[in-house]
Amino acid sequence: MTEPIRVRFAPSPTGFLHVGGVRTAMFDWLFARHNGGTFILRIEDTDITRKVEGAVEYLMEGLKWLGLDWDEGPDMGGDYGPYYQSQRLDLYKQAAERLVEQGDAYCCYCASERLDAMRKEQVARKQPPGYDRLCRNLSLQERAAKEAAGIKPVVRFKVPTEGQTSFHDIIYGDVVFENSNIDDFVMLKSDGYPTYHLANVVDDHAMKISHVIRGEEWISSVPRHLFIYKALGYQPPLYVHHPLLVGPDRAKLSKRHGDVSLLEYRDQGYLPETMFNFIALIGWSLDDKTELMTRRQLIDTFSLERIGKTGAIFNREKLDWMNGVYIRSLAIDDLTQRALPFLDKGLPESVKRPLNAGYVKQVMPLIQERAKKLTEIPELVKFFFIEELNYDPALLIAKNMTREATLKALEVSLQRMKQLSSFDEGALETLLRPLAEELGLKAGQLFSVLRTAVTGETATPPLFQTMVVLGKDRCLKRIDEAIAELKKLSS
RNA sequence: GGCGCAUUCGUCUAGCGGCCUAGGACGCGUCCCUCUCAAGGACGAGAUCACGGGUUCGAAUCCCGUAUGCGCUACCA
Repeated sequence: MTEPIRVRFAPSPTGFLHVGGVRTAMFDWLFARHNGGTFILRIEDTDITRKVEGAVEYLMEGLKWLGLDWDEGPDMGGDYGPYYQSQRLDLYKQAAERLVEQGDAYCCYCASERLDAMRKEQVARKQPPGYDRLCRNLSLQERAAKEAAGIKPVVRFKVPTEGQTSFHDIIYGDVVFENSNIDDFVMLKSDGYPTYHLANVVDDHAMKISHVIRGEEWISSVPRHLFIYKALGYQPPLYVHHPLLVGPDRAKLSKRHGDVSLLEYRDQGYLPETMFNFIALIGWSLDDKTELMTRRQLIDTFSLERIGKTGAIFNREKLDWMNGVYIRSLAIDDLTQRALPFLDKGLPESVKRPLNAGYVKQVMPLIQERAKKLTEIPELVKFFFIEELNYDPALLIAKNMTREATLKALEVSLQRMKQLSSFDEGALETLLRPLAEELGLKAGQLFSVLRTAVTGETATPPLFQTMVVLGKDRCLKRIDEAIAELKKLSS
């Protein structure tokens, strides 16, 4: 390998970073990092009608969240800048002019209304739609007349009408196209902005991009790019097209499928480690069984050749499982820090802020293996924080128990627990287990009654651990309240 | 319509001519553990490898055709 490896992620700033784009960026990044190459961020803002304010910042925020750092880009510069295409207009203009002078391109004055009508007719006649090359051989006089009329032209490439164009794709292999199926495409728009075809060729060459990694949707455009490379006398890069991420209907993933924005996943409580691992594994695999991989392992083992060829559906259930795995692997301090913002947002307003991080840290071990997403944590730990429990007292009565038996269980438990000198797990266990027997109950029945009394929930972390974190006073108070509520309940 | 690409359990995938009566994971079911919920463990159901022809002693793996799906077919990327 003589040429240094340089790859680029080139999104257009149209609003948000979706997981499909992220996957492309990850393949770029992993490939660059694996080979000690350079990862470049380039903003393809050549469509002024689709530009969205703040989109670039949003994009960068998403990449940073995943840990995809770039070596050259709009915010940090580099030797091949600027990295906004809108700031490179002269380059495209010069290239277009040169191609026109060479006779490889020409100005086209056709009105878009005419082109639309033409296409409609072609489709109606079941002809392949494409530009009819009306302006390809305009005489000097005709051109002058159009210019005089003030028509702003576009520049079209003069595509050869016969022959074939082929290229080798690292993932898809050899692909061949008939030139006769390709029309004279627009390179430079009438507003002076380039189309993707021109801009990507000019920039990839100027930025010395070695491998173009992008979605399969671009395969059909490669011949156009090759024509430009050839006409300009440039060496084309290596092509790596990867299959698309698709929705449940198997169509290319897009906004209408919902839940496609990377940062939404962050807000829904997924960890960046999860997203990184999971997205890398859609369409790429190391072998027949490795699934859980750290960023380091991914970098070390990544190769373009192991990217598959078929579009993949984003499997939410598996994502949830994987996120659970990562949550469980977190150190308690780490989990605490990550959970805090979600608790702040998700706990009832009645809970005093700021939250006590020390206390949060005490409850985290109890729910760590029960949360699949950070957003689920507030609901899981709510009873540790609120003052007034609010539940249906009928829930206190455990399976195969009467109201009276429940009442008695609560009252006796309260008395005995009051006498406990040390309120720890062991003490509770040695008190409560024999007590169940004494009351003629199964341990599960007693625990179930107490669980509801103390938490207001029927599914919680282990009872004794929960009680310890809650503290003796609060437990006794809640049992007392439960007794009162149960008494009010008519049997 | 034209051109291009793809096609292995519901989903993500392994497989690059014999190791495949097709392996793993998620999800699902049963059981174990167990104070509930999880987590964990065990077991199981689930794919005639889209279909039809070849090639070969032998094909999920190679070739051809068909079907289906997706992509492109803009002065969008």
